Amino acid sequence: MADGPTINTIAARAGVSIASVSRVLNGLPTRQETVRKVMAAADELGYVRNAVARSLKSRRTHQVAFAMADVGNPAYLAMLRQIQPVLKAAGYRLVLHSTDAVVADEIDVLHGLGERYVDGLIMVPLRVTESHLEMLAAARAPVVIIGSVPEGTPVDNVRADSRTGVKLAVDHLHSLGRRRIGMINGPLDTVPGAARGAAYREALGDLGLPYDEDLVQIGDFYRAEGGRAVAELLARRPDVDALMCANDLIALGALDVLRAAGRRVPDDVAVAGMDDTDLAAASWPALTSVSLGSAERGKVAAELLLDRLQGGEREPRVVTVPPHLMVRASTVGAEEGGA
Amino acid sequence: MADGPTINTIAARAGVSIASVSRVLNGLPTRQETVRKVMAAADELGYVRNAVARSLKSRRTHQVAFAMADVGNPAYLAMLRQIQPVLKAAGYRLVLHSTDAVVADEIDVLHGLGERYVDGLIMVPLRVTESHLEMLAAARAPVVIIGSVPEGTPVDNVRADSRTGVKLAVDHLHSLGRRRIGMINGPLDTVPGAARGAAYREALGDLGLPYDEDLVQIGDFYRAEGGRAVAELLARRPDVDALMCANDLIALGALDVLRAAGRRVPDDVAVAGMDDTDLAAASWPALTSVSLGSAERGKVAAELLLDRLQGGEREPRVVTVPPHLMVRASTVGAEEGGA
DNA sequence: GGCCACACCGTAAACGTTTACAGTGCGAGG
DNA sequence: CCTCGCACTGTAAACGTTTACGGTGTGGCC
Repeated sequence: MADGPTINTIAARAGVSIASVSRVLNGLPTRQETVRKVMAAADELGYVRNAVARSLKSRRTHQVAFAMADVGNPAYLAMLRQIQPVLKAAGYRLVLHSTDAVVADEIDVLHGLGERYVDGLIMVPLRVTESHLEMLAAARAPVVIIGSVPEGTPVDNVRADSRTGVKLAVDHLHSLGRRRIGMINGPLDTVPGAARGAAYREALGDLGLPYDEDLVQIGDFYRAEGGRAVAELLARRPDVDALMCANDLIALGALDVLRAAGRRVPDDVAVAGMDDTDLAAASWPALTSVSLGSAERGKVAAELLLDRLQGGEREPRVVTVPPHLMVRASTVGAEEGGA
Repeated sequence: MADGPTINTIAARAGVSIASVSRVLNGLPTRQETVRKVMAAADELGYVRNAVARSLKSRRTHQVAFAMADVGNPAYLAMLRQIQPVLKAAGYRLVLHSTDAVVADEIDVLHGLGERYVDGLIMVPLRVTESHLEMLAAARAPVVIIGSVPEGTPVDNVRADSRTGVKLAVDHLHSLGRRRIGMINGPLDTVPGAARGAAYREALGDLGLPYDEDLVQIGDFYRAEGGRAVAELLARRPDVDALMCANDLIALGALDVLRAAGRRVPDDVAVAGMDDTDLAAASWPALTSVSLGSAERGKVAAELLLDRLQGGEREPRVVTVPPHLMVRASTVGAEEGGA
């Protein structure tokens, strides 16, 4: 692992100046003979351009960061899978930040933009605090936020419409004749938790159903915790006939607990999840789930960022990706829901 | 987004030299008064160290790359989830490369090491070609390969023991009384495909069962393709009573097709997968699966790389992570296999 | 009072590029 | 034969740091 060749090494071997070497390597007009000598020297030495020095001079790293709470979460994974190829095609590398849902870590990432190790950032914040907004206003590189950010924040913004999404699912459950529709939500001080909780209440209102606090249980966005929340709700309201779960993991937890409690799904209790992850199709019964277009949002975010990186200044944009409902067996049963 | 402050800006404002600024920022011994002035200036200006310039001088980027075929694959995802926190704790950023199982892309990544944009690389190659070995021998940064690499290749190597893994599963199926154990494999020119195919044959031999080509079907490592392969095998050998699938996705495809064909799992056909991904626990019936310790391998790989980054030269190491069998309903039924 | 040691600081070089600018040599045109 | 323009090339500065080295001022000691 001896020190690799630099343009100096090449210049010496080819008997030309480093400027000429650089010109050849960058395809600038040069005499044929010189091109030949430089190329030969570079080949023999196995030269590779030093990306760091390049970045220092050009002020471009050709790297983009993607920050979210947890790569393990299928919704984020779906975004990542779309972001990656878009960036790659444009010649950008992807730096991954898992913040473990720690707000301080998210702030760190924003602060880190000042270090200029990336040209831009795509972030999915779990909560948007004052600190976030301050850092965003002062950000030293283009940022795209997936999630909602107040009007006037100087960043591109890709939103899901979870309000409509929840409504789609609740309407669906209602149309199946369910009237005691419970909700299992994540923490209310998270962006999705708050939005989905409010949307549930609103959807009930639109249908003329009463909002009953006993039918709502807060847990966390994970399977085991979701299951626990369902168990509590079942104990309190054994007559519940449908469950609107704030994400698929919670819904899987619900299926676990309902099965253990001997309740049939969907006959006794219909279950709907959100995010339409791979798990929804893999579970049994397959899970009816609201797709909030995670993949689509990732793609749009990457494109917005690239546009800004390549195009320069422009007004911040807000794009809202519409939700749609994937109906499967957990609400309509095996025949109609398919395998 | 005006040009941010540099140590020059700070030096000017604090009335000291850039050397002093640098010393203060790096905590080198300095007079209290100077420290105060520099800190004050840095704070007022909102200074953040430029990582690129730093890297150029220090020849350290504090970045590590992780390259695999597809982030969407749960086995790679499991590795990623372990690698990420280990690197983060050590102050390294993670650069993600999805090679889409294209060999040329893998070579590109290895070649890219010469650009020195990362301090090291963890790679999961799908195939190990001559080109791979050449590039590995010439690699300009430490590399850890997850998968098997020939003796003498100058890189750390973390292996799964799929031979023992397949044997665990086949023995399990045999112990349940199954005797016509089919295998659904991925392409034989991939490392896992070849290893798992050979292990299957060997495991049968150990049990005194004949190797029957009709019971083997090659497809690809994905759900739909796996399903198609199972359909073909079923058509040829309707009497098959167990399926050893080369990964969980194939096994899910098998469950789809068996259900559609009206075969009960595990009563008529027992199904075992490999990799023990999240999907295995989510499916119905829950999938018996061989864990090859993906998470563990990721963790070990990250630790080996860090050790080399921090410790310097040493002999290449080979670590083999033992497999274990997760028994679930797809082989033993709901009662014993649990939910 | 002179000298030395020491603590602190500033100057400048270096990391590996890109690029503005100036220099060279050549052929063509007067 | 001189001059000019042109094509090409080389010198050097710059990107923002870190750090070796030498310089300065202070205090202590003889």
